[in-house]
Amino acid sequence: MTVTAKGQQLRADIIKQLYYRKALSLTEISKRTKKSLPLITTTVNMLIKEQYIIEQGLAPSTGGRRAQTFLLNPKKEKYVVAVAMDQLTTRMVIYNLAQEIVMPVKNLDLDIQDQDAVAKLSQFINRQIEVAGLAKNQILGVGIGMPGFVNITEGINYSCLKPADGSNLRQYLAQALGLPVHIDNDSSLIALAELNFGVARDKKDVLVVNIGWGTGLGMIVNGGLYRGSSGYAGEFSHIPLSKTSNLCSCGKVGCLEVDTSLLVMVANAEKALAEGSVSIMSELFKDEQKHKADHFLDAVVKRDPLAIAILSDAAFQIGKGLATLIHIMNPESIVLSGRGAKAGKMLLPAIEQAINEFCIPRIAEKTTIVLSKLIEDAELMASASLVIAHSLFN
Amino acid sequence: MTVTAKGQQLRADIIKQLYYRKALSLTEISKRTKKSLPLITTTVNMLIKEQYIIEQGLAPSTGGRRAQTFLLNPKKEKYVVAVAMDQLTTRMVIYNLAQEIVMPVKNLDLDIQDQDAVAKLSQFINRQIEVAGLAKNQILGVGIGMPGFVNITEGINYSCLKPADGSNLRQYLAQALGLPVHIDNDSSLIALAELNFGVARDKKDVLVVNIGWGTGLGMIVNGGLYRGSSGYAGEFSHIPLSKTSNLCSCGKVGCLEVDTSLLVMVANAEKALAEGSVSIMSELFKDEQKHKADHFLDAVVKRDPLAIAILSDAAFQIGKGLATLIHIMNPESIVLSGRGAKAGKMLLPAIEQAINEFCIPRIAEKTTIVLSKLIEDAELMASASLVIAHSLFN
DNA sequence: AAATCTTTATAATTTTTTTAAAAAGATTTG
DNA sequence: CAAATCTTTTTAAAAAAATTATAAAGATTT
Repeated sequence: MTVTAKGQQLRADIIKQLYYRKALSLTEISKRTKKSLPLITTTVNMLIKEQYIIEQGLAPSTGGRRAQTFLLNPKKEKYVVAVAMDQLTTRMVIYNLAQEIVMPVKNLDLDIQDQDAVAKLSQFINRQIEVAGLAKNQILGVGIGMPGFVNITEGINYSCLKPADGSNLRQYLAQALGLPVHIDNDSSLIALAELNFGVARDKKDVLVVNIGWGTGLGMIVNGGLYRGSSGYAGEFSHIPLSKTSNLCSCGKVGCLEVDTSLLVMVANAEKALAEGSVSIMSELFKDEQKHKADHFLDAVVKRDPLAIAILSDAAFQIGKGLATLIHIMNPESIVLSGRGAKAGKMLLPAIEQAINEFCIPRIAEKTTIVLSKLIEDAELMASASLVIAHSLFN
Repeated sequence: MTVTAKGQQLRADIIKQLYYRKALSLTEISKRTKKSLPLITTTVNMLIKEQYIIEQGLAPSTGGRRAQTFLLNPKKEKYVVAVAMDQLTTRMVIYNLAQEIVMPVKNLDLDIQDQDAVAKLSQFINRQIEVAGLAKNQILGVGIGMPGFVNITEGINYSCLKPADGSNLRQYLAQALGLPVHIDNDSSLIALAELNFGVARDKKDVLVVNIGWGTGLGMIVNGGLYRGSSGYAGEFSHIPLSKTSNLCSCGKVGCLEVDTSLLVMVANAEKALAEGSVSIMSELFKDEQKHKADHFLDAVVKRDPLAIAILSDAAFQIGKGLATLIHIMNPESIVLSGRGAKAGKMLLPAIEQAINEFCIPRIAEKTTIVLSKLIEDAELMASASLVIAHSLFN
C-alpha cells in the first residue's frame, strides 16, 4: 500500500488538527480538514494501526448517538524539542505528541549577542536530549523562538545568532543536532500560541502584543499569522509615536519602544529609587539571582505603588499605539501576552483609557482587550507546534 | 442536463477569471480556478454553447503548440451597471461582459448628505437604464461605490444615504431598481480595482491610498481585500498623528485627515490667496463650473508653486502615516490612487522623504511607492466587478 | 418500553482528479 | 526545405475522492 503525496499531506493534517484540539470526532476532523468522512475514516484507521492515534472515548451527548473521539497517542515514541530564547535566558523542554512534558523545562544563561551563542545553544540542546535518554530518530524536530528579524524561509536571524563560520543559522543547527530545525520570531510564536491554544482560538482577526524586553506584535489575519511581504510585519515598537526624543536602539527617535520596554521601566524605577522614592523594589533589587525586570513585575503584582505608576505610564503609551492598530486592522480582540502580561490586570486600565481617548468609539467598541492565559508557556508551546506543522509523520 | 450548485460555482469562477484577465487559455483557467483541465474543457465548451465565451485566437508561441485563448463574448446581451459616488457627484456607466462601455459616463450632482439622496439616486439609475434602451433582464446587477462606513453584508451605509423610510439601503435600491444591488466603500473598491486591473495585479500585500476628499485606505492582504472583523479596517485618516490641534469631523483632534484632505488643501490655498500669494488659482477659482478641488489639482499639474507647496505639506503628512503602515503591514508596494493621484508625480517626493525619515531603512526598502494608472476609472471598474463577483450566470 | 430523533458509520454512486496517450504545431537540424 | 524533435494542448482511460443514500448506534421522549 503506497502512500501518495496527497495522502501524506492528509495524514499530517489530521495529526496537526488533533495536536491543536486534543480530542476530535471523525466528523469534526472531516470538517476541519475539509475532506469527506469516508476518506477521513480510512485515514484515521490507518493512523490507529500505526499507533499515532488512539480512541479516547465517547463525546458528550448532543441528543443522538455519541461520537467516538480520537487523540494523539502519548505512548507513541515521537517527541518534539521546544526552545524559547530571550535576550539573556534560553529555555528548553521536550514534549510528546500529546503535548505532555517528558523532560521538564531546562534553563541556560545565554546572551544572544554572545559571539559563540549559536555553538553554545546547539551544545545545550544536544546535551539535554542525551540527558533525557532519547534517540535522534525518536525526535521529530526542534522548534526555536528568538527575538530579532527572523527570515523563516531562509532560516536566518538578521539581528543576532549568526554562526561564527558565517553559515546559515538553521542549516548550522540542523547539522549540529542532526535534526530538522525550525526557527521563528518570538512575537510571531506567541501569536501562534494564542491562536492555536489560547484566547485567540477560533478567532479570525486578532492582534497579540508581546510585552517584554520590547513590545512585540504578532498579527492574526483571516485566521492565520500574517508576516507581511518580506516577513517584517508587526514592527509595532518602532512606529513614530513617543513624545520624548529619546534615541531608540533602531537609530531613530520617537519610537514607541523608548517608553514601553521592560528595560525602560526598570531604568525608570531605579531612577525614582535613587531620587528617594519608597518602594519594595529597593529590597527586591538586592537579590541578584533574578533579573530586575522580574523583580519589577513581582512588585507590580504585589501592588507596589511606584511600580504600578511606572507600568501605567508605559501601558498608556502602548494603548496609544494600539489605538492606531485598531483603526487600521479592526481586530475582534487584542491579546496581551508575553512575560509582561503577568502584570495583566494592572496594565488594562491605562491601556483602555488610551484607547478610549484616541479611537473613534464606533471602531473601538468592536475590539475587546483580553489577557493571555498562557503567559510563560506560550512561546514553548508554539515552538513545538512549529515542528508539528512541518513534520510529515511517515 | 442539470447544473449542480458546484458546477454553477465553477461556471461563475471561469467567467470571473476571464473578466479580470481578458484572454486566457484553458490551461491558465485551470491553474487559476485550481480545477483539472478536463473539467475546465467541458465547462468552457458548455459556456461557449451558451454564448458567454468566444474563441479569441491563438496565444503567442512559447516553443510548442500555441494555445487557444478564450474571451467573454462582448455580443452576449448581458450588462453591468457601475456607479461611483463621492460627496457631491455621482457617476454611472454601463459595461458589457468585455468591459466595453455601452453607455458612456453620466454625471449627477448629488449631495450624499441630502435627505432624498437615495431616492434621487435610484431615479437617476432607472432613467439612464431606460435611456440606454436596456431591459432589466439583460442587466446582471448594479454595483455602487460610496464614501462612509459601509457594512457590505447588511448593505447599509452608517454614515449617509439612509433611505427616508428607515429601510435597508441595498434592499431599498434593489426594490426600486428591480435589480441585484451591491454596495461597497469607495476606498475598498479602488483597492479592488488596483488588485484586479491595476498595478497591484498579481501582488499579495499592497496598500492602496485613496487620495481625495479624505485619505482613504484599502488593504490587500494575502492577495485579497482585508476588511477587518467588522468591516472597518483601514481607517487610516483618523489615526492620531497630526501636530496641529484642529478638530476633525470625527470629533477627535490630531487625526491625519485634518492635514491631508483635498478640502483642507483648497482651504489653505484660499487662505494664502487672501493673504496676497500669487497663483494661477486666483484665476481658476473664478470658474465655478468645476469644483475648486479640481482647479487645485489642475494648478498642481500645471506646476503652480503655491499649489505644489500646499500639496507637498499634505503629502509629507500622508507619508508619515504611511511610515506607520509600512512598519505594521510590511507591504510589497503602496499604490497612490483616487482623484488626488492625478497630481501623482508632485506627491511622490514629499511622501518618500517622510518615509525615509520615519521608517527603519531595512523595512522601508522592501516597499515601493507607485502611482495608479487607473485614477478616475478605478472605482467604476471595481463597482462593475462587484456585480460580476456576485452573479451566477444561469 | 416503544417510538422517535439525532448522529455516526458504511456502502453505492457520481464527480473529479490523476495519469497516460494522442494530436497539434512550433523549432531545430541535416 | 523537409524530417525530426520538442513543447504544449487536447482527449481518453484509470484512480481517487466527494456526494448521496442507507444502515446502524444510541440517546431522548412519550
